[in-house]
Amino acid sequence: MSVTHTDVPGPAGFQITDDCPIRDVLDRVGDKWSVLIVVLLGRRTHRFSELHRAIEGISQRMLTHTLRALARDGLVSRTVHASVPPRVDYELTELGRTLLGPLTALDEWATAHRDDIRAARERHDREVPAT
Amino acid sequence: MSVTHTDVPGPAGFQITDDCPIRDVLDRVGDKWSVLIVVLLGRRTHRFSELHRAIEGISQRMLTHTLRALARDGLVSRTVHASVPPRVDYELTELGRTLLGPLTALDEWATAHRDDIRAARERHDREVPAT
DNA sequence: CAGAATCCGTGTAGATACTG
DNA sequence: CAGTATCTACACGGATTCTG
Repeated sequence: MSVTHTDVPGPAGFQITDDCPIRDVLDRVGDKWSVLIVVLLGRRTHRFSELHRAIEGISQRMLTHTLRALARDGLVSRTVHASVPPRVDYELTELGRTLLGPLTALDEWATAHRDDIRAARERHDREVPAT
Repeated sequence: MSVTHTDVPGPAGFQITDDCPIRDVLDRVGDKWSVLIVVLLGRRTHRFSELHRAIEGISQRMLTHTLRALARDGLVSRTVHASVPPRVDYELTELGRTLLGPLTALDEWATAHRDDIRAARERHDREVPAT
C-alpha cells in the first residue's frame, strides 16, 4: 500500500496526511465529468461540439471548465485550427493515456459489482427505513 | 471499454448516459474521505475514534456520514459492542475488499505521475499566467 | 466513546445570454 | 463553432453543541 502516511507514536501507528497521492488524483478526476471526457478521448480525438453532444447533460460551461482543468494538468491537449468556423480538437496526451488503465480497472469493478451495491443498499434501507 | 453507452445515429456514434457504472462508483467513493477510510480499513479493523485520529482533518460529522454511506452500500460493516463505554468497530466487507485492487491501481498511478502533473501545471501556468 | 442535531459558509455546477 | 460572462442554487462539508 503506497498511500502516503507518516509513522507516529500511538495506537494507530500512522496517520493519513492531506496530500496523499490517491486523494490528489481524485481531486482531479473525481468530479462529475472528467472521467467521462477522458474515457471518450481514450477512444479517439473529439472536437468541442462532439463532446458536448456525446456527454448527455453537460453544460457548455462545465465542458469548457473541465477540459481546461484537464489540459492544465497535462492529461488532455487542446489544438486550435485557424479556420472559419473555428475548430478545436481535444485528445489525450501521453500522460492522459496512462490513466486509462486504472480507470478501466475501476470501471470493470463498477460494472461487476453495481448489482451487489444496489442489493446492499436496498437491504439496508429495508432494515433502517428512516433513521 | 465497458463504459455504458448507447449506439445512436450521428457522427459521434454513441452517447454516454447518466447511469454509467464508472460514474456510479465515483459518486460513491469520489468524495473527500471515502477512499481514505477504505484504505485504512483495508489494513485492519478500526474503531470510530481510531479512524478519527488517523485521518487528519476529518470532522466527527463527516466521519459518521461517510461510514454510514459506506455501510449502506455494503462496503463496510459496522459492529456495535454492548459495553461501557460503547465501542463500534468498522471493517471492510467482502465487497469492500474487492475495491482495494482498483483503488491501489489508481493510487499507484497517482504516485507514479504526480510529478508529471505538477510539472504540466507549472508549465501551463507559466504560459497562461492569468487568462 | 460514539454519535446526533443544528447552524452556516463555500465551492461546484446549472441556466441563460452574449461574442469573436 | 467554441467559447465567455453573470447570476443563482443547492449540496458538501466544517464548527459547535448536546446526548445515550
